[in-house]
Amino acid sequence: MDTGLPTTLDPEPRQGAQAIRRALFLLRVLAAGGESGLPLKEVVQATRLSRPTVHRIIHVLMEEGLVEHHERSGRYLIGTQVPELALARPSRSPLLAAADDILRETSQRVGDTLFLTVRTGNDTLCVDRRIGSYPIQVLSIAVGARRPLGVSSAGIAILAALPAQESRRIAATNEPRFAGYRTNRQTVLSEIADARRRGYGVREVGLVQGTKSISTWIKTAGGDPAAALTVSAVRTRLGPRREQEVVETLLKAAYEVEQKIR
Amino acid sequence: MDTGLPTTLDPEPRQGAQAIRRALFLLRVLAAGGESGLPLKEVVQATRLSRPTVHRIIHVLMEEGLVEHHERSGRYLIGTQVPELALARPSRSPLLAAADDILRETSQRVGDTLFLTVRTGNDTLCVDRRIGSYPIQVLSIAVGARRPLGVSSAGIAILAALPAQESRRIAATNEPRFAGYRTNRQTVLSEIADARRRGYGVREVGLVQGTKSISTWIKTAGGDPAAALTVSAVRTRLGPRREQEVVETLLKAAYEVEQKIR
DNA sequence: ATCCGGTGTCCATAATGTGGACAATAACCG
DNA sequence: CGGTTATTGTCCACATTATGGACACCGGAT
Repeated sequence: MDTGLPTTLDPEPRQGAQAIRRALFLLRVLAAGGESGLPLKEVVQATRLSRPTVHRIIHVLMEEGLVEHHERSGRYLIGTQVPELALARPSRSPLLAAADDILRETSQRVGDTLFLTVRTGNDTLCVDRRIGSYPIQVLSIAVGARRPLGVSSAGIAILAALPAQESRRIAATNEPRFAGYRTNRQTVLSEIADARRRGYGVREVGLVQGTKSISTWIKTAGGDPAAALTVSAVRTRLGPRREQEVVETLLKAAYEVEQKIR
Repeated sequence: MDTGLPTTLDPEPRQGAQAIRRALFLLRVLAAGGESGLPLKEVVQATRLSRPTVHRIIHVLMEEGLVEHHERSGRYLIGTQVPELALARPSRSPLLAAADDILRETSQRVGDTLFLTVRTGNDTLCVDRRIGSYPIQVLSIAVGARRPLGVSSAGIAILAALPAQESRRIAATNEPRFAGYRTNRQTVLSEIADARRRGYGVREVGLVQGTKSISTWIKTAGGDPAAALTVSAVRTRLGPRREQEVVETLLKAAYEVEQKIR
């Protein structure tokens, strides 16, 4: 049992900015709300901050234009300032560039929808999507979709590729947000363990009813997970037999991307 | 004399978030640094905060991934998290959509480079650019370019379209940043006055040597300036005679955009 | 060796941000 | 309708947090 002391390298200290960190965390939670946003209550829950604090911070962010308040629904959402700030970084990420061709090929070969998902803080973020040729496609997850690490197969894959200690930490941090996705810390941890054993992540019961997803991870030269590559399809299309085929294709594609980004 | 009570509508107070506001201001200053970023020193100057404060905030923003530190140059710049947050707002702004066709037509008619610039906080932000047919084009200003309101003709136009009180306030706020653009508050104020009289903004000595710019403003239904429409060209191409022609075209285009966004 | 401009760090102190408690508002219902 | 509940908004005494003056470091110029 340790007493809560300096762990390894850079245990991310640097204090004197509680408020700023909270505000940014709030922004990320709101980002998860996407275009439709979230009611205050949900932000409070996901955040574990007191309601007055959340309220105050959100309103400051509103005055600053980073958050907007939808009158009719009373929901809060990411404001226009954010994309404006983003214009300062016009260049495309190396990952997206590297993955472009490979995604195209792989999606053709597989026939089902392919997703490229990165980790951002304690969330997963879908950054690219390719639609396959098969007539039934899982389209419910859009580019920009963001969810807590652990609730999607991509999240499981990324957590599995992280050091055990960190994945546990993240699972604990995200715990309050799991409820909204009908899962919990126990399940997540065992899914991660399964994924480590198998070499890829699976979610039999996808976020969308009747779908199934398979994810492999892509690591950087340094060994950190850079992204996950996911195939989603209606469950019946991913029986044990085809699961093996798809996994092989995914692993190969992931490997190719890894080579390209080094 | 009142005792400090509800004034009019929203006098924008809401306190209890100094640190957050400072952090956001910092982000905007960094955004102005674009892809190459800024050294700490310049951020401190533009910001008028103490160096330790800037340092601390920037480093927290780094830990949070909103800011990056370029090793070689030591400069700080907007990090990858920002575009990631922006994905939560995939929809294109109504302004951009409305202006699209009009920009295309106008740019063909005029032949010189056309810019669409919005106000964001105390800055101008170039959100669209169309290159004309004339062989010499002013291309130095890219989409995403951001500068303090007041240093470009677009900024002058937008300030001219604001209530006098607010434009004065902004000119005062931005004063510390003017030095870097070889202008000052006096000049800016008189340029605004000229623009109000004439009905459009001009900068004889553009940010780029030997260029000249003319800007008209676009107002929302509420009367607030929504954007500026700018033509930039080598100075010799915008003599008094042609200035009149271009202004007429711009005013017409601005009017059409105004109609579309209501 | 010394200076110098810039960057990074420390810590006593005051001002800032916090959250419990209360108020307003809206929606639902017997 | 008055009553009940669920959610959002506001207030303010207080302690925690963020502040900035002072000091340390680092690399390059002289």
